Amino acid sequence: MNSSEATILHADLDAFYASVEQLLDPSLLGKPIAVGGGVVLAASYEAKAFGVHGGMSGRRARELCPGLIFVHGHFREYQRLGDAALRILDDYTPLVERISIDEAFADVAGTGHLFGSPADIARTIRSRVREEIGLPISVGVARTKHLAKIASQVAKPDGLCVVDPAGETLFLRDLPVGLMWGVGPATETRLKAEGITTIGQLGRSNPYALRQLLGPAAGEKLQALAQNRDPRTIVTDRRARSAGAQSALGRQPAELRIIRPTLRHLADRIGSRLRAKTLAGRTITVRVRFADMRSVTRALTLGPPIAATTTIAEVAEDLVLGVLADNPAERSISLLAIAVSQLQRQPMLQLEFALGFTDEKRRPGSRLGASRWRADRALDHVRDRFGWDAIGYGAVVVKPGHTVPDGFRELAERDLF
DNA sequence: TCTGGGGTCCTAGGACCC
DNA sequence: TCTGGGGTCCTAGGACCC
Repeated sequence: MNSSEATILHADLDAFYASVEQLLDPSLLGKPIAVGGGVVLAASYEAKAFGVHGGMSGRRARELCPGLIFVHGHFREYQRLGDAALRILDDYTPLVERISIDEAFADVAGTGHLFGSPADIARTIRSRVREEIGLPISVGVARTKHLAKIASQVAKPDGLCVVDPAGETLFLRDLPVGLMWGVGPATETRLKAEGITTIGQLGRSNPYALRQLLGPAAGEKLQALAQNRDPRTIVTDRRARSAGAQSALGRQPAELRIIRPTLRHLADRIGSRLRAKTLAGRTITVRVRFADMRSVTRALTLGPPIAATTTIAEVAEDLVLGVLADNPAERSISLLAIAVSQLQRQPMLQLEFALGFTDEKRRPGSRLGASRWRADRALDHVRDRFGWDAIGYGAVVVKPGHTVPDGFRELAERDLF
């Protein structure tokens, strides 16, 4: 459980990608900018004031904000500067939990005699990130992760918000439920239908009705947070439970000539990441999104874990063909996705052995595992030396301009270990 | 608000076992 | 052959987060 002192910090870099661009090119300071082109990946505060936000199409963003300046992303710089900024937290405590490229929690309990109060530490961190890195960062300080996270949101932009333990109930009472971790558009709408719009109201609402409305787990969890009961502590080593890749296709006919190379490319992305970490997974899940945006998923769990590109691609293809067979009216698709889960550590020797698995139903007596593994390894080595694009499983048929830069994909990948 | 990419967790129903 | 009840695993879909 948490102590009675406010020692949790939540540090959150402000409008991160956009701020980095303004740092790299000071002539952009104070101007509405958007990172990206066809799709807005991030917007500066000046652009957000016009309603521009991430995920929005470039055309829509330009409509909302005629003077909007589009800039290409400097993805290497995002990773480097995000790491550098959040590494400053390590100077004050070993208890740091990195949430994403631009966000982290830290618990500074027991370090007061060295660095001052948690609020002092937060102020120091903010000025150091500003001076040493050149970026604005907001920090929330509170007794729990939930309070600290909300506090940093309240502090934005470029501010500090300290929640005194004695004032927690008052602090939460009138804030909108949408500020809470776990309340998205769907939950917010459902709560609003019951007349619940503030965190205080959520805390006081009937627990049974709430469980009925949101399901037992979400109901209990959200009410606990609203009543300021947050048992979570800092987790310093998070490991991924799945690895996936997806590709938006615009609008393509649901034909093998489109599907096969796309799946091959996705399987290759996932497989190379898994192999680099000596991981393999037992469950393969595919998602097919049709042109009307309706999507269908299908999964298969195998006996042994797999990591070979070709094996992942073949299983995925079988699953996708199954989806299409069950939806004969759908003639075109707009997205394909593969995810591999039930990950297990798979040392190389064992991996080669395990990949000799035979899938009785599909390919009786198949013994391609070892040779596939060797082929993948050769590919991985070439890429280590010459880069990812040096060699691979053929170009994918994607409408140019509709796709996202590879740098952004890599950025979105969570460290598998 | 017309849609990018990578993740996490929860739910409900079915299969299967004891 | 009917029946109860619990546990575990799997699948499909949904909501949410950055």
